[in-house]
Amino acid sequence: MGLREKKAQKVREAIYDAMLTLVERHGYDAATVEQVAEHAEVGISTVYRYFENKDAILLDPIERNVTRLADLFRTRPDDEDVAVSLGSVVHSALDLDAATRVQLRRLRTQLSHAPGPRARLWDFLHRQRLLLEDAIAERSDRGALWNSAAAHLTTMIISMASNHAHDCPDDSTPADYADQVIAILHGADSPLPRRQH
Amino acid sequence: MGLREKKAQKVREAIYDAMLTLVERHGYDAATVEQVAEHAEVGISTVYRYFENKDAILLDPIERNVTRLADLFRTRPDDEDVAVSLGSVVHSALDLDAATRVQLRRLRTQLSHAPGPRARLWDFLHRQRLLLEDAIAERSDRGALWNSAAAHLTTMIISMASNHAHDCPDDSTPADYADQVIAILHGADSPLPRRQH
DNA sequence: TGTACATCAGTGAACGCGCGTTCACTGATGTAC
DNA sequence: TGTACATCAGTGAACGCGCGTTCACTGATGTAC
Repeated sequence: MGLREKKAQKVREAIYDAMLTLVERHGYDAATVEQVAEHAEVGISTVYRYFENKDAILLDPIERNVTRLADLFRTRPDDEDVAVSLGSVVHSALDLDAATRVQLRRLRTQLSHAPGPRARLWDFLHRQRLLLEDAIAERSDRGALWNSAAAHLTTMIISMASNHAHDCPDDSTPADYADQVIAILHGADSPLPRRQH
Repeated sequence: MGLREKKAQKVREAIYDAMLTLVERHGYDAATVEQVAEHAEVGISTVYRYFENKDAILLDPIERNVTRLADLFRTRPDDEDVAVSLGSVVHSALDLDAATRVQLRRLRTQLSHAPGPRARLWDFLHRQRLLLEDAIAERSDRGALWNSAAAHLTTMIISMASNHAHDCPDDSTPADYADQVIAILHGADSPLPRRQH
């Protein structure tokens, strides 16, 4: 990595850090791009060289992971049952080191009060799911609806587990919650909507 | 309904109609609130008397339905199996008359290009699901995770069905798609992620 | 039905504000020889 | 290693623009009697 690239990465991080700090201190709306630039010790125009707009700054560390689920899925052996692969994807996706989990927590807390970035988050989750669906399609011949349902269920479980862990921060890990959800879904008394015959 | 209330409703609709028209004509960003007001033949300050902000205008007809799923669920008999009730909710939710479906289609098309209103849509879906979860909780003693999973699955199926119908507008109705999805979920070869034992 | 008054929707003009753009320039990094 | 040049990141000042707010006022609707 050349010097230029290293510097660029530092600037990018400085802008993101400044944004998160100011947002935590005064809220998203109150944090103007001008202040962020000042705090990051760069010019305003530099901010817009790195980020499409204000909203994109906060989402930066997340956006890097659009392909994460699809990548994790492609890690699994080709001959493994798709449903089993997805179970494994769920676990790997939730298996984050403590530092990352703290970072994510800080971010989530702020996102709940910032409509713009939250919108980007929804869009991100959508794109992430579509990419997973593509990856599933590579190994499945069960039709688009099946693949789509599989991707939906996977992201549903992941989001339930991380939300639940976020709301009830006890000792259980997100992966534990995911197992509980999976158990419930497969249980005899399943919450799956049913058609009456 | 008094005269005042009737007039208010008309103004509200006029603003929404103006917005949708202008957005379809020139795109969301190009449609300024000033133009919308002009087109609806009201003052700008009147627009802001009716709507919190620009984004809220487009979402108006949708926002009215936050409690729809919860209401549909509460319609079902108390002693009916929850999963069966939810299957019925799915169907009722997708059972719209032709005119409404066309309106919704127009709206969805525009929403895909308007980040602000799309954000509100995601938030709306989130709130709608939480309300459904509450309604489920009233009739279920199976724990928060079960109720949450039930609500998630219900909205998941509804959203899959309406998206699919939106993307592939053939003769099948959204309700048909929903049945297919439900069949897939209950099938022997289920796409539910699994843990290996 | 009429009158007097209260309430409230609509108005428009002026304004603050922050986002995002533009551009010509400087200076640092990269590269060719 | 040094030199000459190309490339590109960073700058800051100025600006356009549209969103959303404010406020005092008008006129229509509602209500009490």
